[in-house]
Amino acid sequence: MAVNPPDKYLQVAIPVPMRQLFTYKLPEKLNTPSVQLGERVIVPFGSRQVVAIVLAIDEESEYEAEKLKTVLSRVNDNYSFSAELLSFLQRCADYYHHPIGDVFQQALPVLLRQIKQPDVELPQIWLANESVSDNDYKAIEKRAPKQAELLTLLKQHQGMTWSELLTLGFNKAQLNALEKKQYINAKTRDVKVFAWQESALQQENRLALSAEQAVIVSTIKEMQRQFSCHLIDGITGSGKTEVYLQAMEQILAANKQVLVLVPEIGLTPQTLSRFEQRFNVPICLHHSGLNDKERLQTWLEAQRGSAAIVIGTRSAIFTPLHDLGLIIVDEEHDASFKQQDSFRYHGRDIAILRARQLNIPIILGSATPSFETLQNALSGRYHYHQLKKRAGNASTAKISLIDVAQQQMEHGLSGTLKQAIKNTLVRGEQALVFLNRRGYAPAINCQECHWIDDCQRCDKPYTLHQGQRLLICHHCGSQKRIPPQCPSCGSVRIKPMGQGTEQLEEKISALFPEYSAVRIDRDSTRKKGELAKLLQQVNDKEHQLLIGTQMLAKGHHFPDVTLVAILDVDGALFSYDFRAAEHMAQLLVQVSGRAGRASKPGKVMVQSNFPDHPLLQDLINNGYQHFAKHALIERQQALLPPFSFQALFRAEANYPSYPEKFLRVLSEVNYDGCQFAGPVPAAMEKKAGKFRYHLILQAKSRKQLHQAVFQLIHHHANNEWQSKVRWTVDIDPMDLSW
DNA sequence: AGCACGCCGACT
DNA sequence: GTCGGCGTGCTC
Repeated sequence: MAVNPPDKYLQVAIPVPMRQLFTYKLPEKLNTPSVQLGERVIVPFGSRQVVAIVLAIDEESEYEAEKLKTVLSRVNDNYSFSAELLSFLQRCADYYHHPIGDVFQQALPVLLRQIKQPDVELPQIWLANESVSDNDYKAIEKRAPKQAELLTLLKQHQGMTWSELLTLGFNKAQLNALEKKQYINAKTRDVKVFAWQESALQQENRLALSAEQAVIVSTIKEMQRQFSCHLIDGITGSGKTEVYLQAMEQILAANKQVLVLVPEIGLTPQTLSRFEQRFNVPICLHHSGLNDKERLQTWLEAQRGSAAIVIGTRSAIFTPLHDLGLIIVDEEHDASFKQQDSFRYHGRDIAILRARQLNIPIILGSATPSFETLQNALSGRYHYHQLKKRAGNASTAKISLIDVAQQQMEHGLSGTLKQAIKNTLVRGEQALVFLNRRGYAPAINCQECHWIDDCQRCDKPYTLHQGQRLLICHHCGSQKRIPPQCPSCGSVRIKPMGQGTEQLEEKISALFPEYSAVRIDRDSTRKKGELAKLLQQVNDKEHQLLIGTQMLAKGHHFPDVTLVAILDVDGALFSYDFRAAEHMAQLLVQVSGRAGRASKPGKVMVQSNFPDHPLLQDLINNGYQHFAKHALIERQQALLPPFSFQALFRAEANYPSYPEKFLRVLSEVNYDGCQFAGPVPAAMEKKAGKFRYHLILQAKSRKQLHQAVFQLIHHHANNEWQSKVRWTVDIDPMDLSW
């Protein structure tokens, strides 16, 4: 009689915020073919069923066998995590001390997290018909230029998906029209590993490299089969993208894939467009503008190896590329690479981790490198490449300061600035005005008793949104109507206080009635495609005045904008956030790169009450590099990052005393080489009805920080207050204000 | 994070 | 008399 082989035991990661694995019995009949690490299984968990990821397969378990539940089923698709991705995600979880199940959950496309498995179809691509002639083309060129453009694009490529075409600004109508005329047709993309061909490079669009650029490309080429981290520090227009493209060319020609991370969805169209012009290879996108199906498609094409290039935002770092040969992180200084909730990873930092693990090169590019990256480059940990020349003799916009203390102000604009805007408009050029405060006014108050309408959940003033006739709390999102009279004294004289972009737009329109103004901020671009539409209108010169928040500083170039005004920069000079000045400098420099062109150089004017402030003076007179090096010396003297490393413990509860007491217990233990700061009330002590405290742990070495955090989580967080608070750890915190 | 269990206030 | 508010505790 045959003896049944014993059951196996699986240790799995489950999507709950718990720092542990769970063990399940695997019945023998489920083990053919044998279960592999990285596979997904469905298990009972509490009263529900969840998708879990197999991280260990054991012959026996420490846990009592009777108490263990049994695996219900296996997910029989081919989309398990590879060994490479498993160890990468494990290292991410370790580095951030974040619950492993949640890390895996975030790395998995939504559709693969569900118990019900999706129907997967092969991606559909559009191709130009072989038979399309020049005459056909001429027939539509005049009457339908956009269709002609689309046709040209498709003729140059071996098939493009609808989401690519949409990202490049085409619409369904244009596609349908071409299909109807039988100029193009759709087919499914083959499931085959991408292979380089001569025709994949569009040689005619390739630019000659400057000496500076050529050195970088060849250095990366020499190191293409080993880990190396390259910072390309180059001003706008200095040709970073061309360096990326030529470095990519070498990797693609070796039949390896390239992963490109961009800070936000808004930058994908221009990146995609540059890449499409150069390479006739399958390119897949991964960002929040895509639906779940499209994102799964990118994931699968990357895994199969049919995608040659993946372009995406932060979370694209988790795509399971089949044979990744190079990672590029564009605008590496951008704050949006750091996830600001639950799993607080930094896309750039873990990209470096992944490159190191795969033994491949990684390129970080920026005109204004983050201090962390710059320090690593200066100290020789990274290869430091500078691009100092701007292509085509273009000059950078000049920054000047306006001392507002000396001037009569009107709606936040000084006389000097008003005159400058007027001169710009009269010349037929465009002006851009930055104000980093959306809404109509940041508060409303009673003219008689000075009562201010505060959000009860956050103890902060409501922002007035005049267009919607609403008060909105920018911290918790709560909304309410504008009160007709003061609840404190009964007066009806309730007025807006201060100015936001909505009001600025109104006032500027009134000041320059003969010109058209447009506002670009989160409120005016909420609708899908609205941002692209407004940007197009600006480039078509339908508007002469642009008003907006930081959103405008990212990526988009405005060749006819020759004046950029920054209304209020002073907040950054006296902030308790030690990174405020760094971010202000990055904003100023990025903005100055947005404006003008070779023939019409731009000008940047900054209003300040403290024009003599050494930080401003240094930045304006000596440039970002000089400013950054000096600021780094100050950071070193104060022992702040990047010369020390931080972990931020956050705790919140419905009662004010609990978070403080919980963190107090944590702070009462000594760790080698570590210091605590706090617990202190968070900059916003009360938010959405919860009371919040912070505790910062700082160490000179990463190792010591890591060990202390581990001890704290596993031994001290387990104190009497734990169940009364919600707490989280943030490694390398970027925003200390929440 | 879910989800169940459990103990007190305003309603069919 | 119940529905449901969210505090507390548990999940292999």
